Amino acid sequence: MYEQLEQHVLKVISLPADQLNEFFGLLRKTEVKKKQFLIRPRDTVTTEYYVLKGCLKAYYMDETGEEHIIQFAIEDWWISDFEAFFHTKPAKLYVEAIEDSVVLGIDRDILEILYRRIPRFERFFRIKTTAAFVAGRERILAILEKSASERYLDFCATYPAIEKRVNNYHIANYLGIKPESLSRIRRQLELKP
Amino acid sequence: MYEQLEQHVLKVISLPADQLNEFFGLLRKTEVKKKQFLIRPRDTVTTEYYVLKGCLKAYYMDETGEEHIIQFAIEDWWISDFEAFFHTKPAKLYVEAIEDSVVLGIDRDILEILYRRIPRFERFFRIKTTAAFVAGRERILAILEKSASERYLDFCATYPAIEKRVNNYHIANYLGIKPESLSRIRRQLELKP
DNA sequence: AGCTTTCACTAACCTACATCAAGGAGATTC
DNA sequence: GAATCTCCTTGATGTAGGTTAGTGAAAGCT
Repeated sequence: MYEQLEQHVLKVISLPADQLNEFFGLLRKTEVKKKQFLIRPRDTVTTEYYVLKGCLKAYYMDETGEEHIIQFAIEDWWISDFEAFFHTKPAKLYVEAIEDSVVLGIDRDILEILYRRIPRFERFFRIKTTAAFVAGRERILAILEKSASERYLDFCATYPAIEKRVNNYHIANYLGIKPESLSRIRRQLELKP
Repeated sequence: MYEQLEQHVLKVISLPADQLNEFFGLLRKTEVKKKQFLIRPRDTVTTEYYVLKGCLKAYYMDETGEEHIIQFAIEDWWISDFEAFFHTKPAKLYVEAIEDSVVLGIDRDILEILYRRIPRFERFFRIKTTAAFVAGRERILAILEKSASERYLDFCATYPAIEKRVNNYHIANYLGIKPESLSRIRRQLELKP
């Protein structure tokens, strides 16, 4: 049914076809146009989303109106306000489409039932969450240790697919700097090598 | 056997006493004196550690010899080089005792076997990892959004037990600033309220 | 008790990045 | 095809926190 997602799951756990299909049956397909939202602050977040097609961002908007992007998601990534989703709190983040996108949503309650029926899926999400946790640590370390231009080069090396798709503003914001600074950094890097 | 750890587990999952004891049987108790290491860069990391008593830090040391603390752990916390542990890579971090400490170690391979026998434990660690993942996101957001003095106040509010136990150098380092700056920040905060 | 090491603090100067302001090249709209 | 946006770039100036350097108090060691 979803070739892409099937590969995504089978890369992590092995599973008979019927259990995979049971999982597919729990997903709801949603389309989001560019600049539309999947989640807004104060929303009740019961769903996490797998990206079939497109590009989205999860960000916090502070009191001064500044955005702070904590995550991008393109094909094959999961996105949500995970704090709200896991801890059953009102959303603090926006999840917004940067391009017209198609996502598959799965509900927390439905996921809980699935875990009881097929513990393998608990394993799948444990492993995915572990990888996300480790990636988060890497990002923290990068912010603590590296200069903006090193972080920019790392970003390009780690997420070339994202770097090509989103504009300077988004990359700068993710790196924790202003677009003007990113512009200057790019020029510096061009002059050197 | 380990009252403290028993509570720690039962807060997250329910479990019959015999399964809990099976888990306890898999743990190895280790003592580490202040300034001694549980993990060093290039080590093969097969173990994660639960802190029974004491205080430790996990940090990266860059080429210039600067430490960058990514985690503290006091009683009831887990610590390791999680990237190395989960992805079976050589360690990049030091895990070092800040105080004389006692930890319980559990091996990755043994944990895998436990997951197969008692899937409930896969659930336990999924939930713990999820919470750690969410906490990591919070920290990223804090670095992106807040000034050093706001982050300091947050740190004191979130981890009062740690703030009281470790010295200025450690707190500043965790916040991503220098001890001199923390000193200035503290003075500023005293003058204001 | 004396000596050394560690730690918190202060002050003067420095730097990476932010802020403010402006211009120009491509899209997009009417 | 002019008008409006959006996005990238550049320059001048500001600032939070870094760097360097020195002091004194407390803690550990012999």
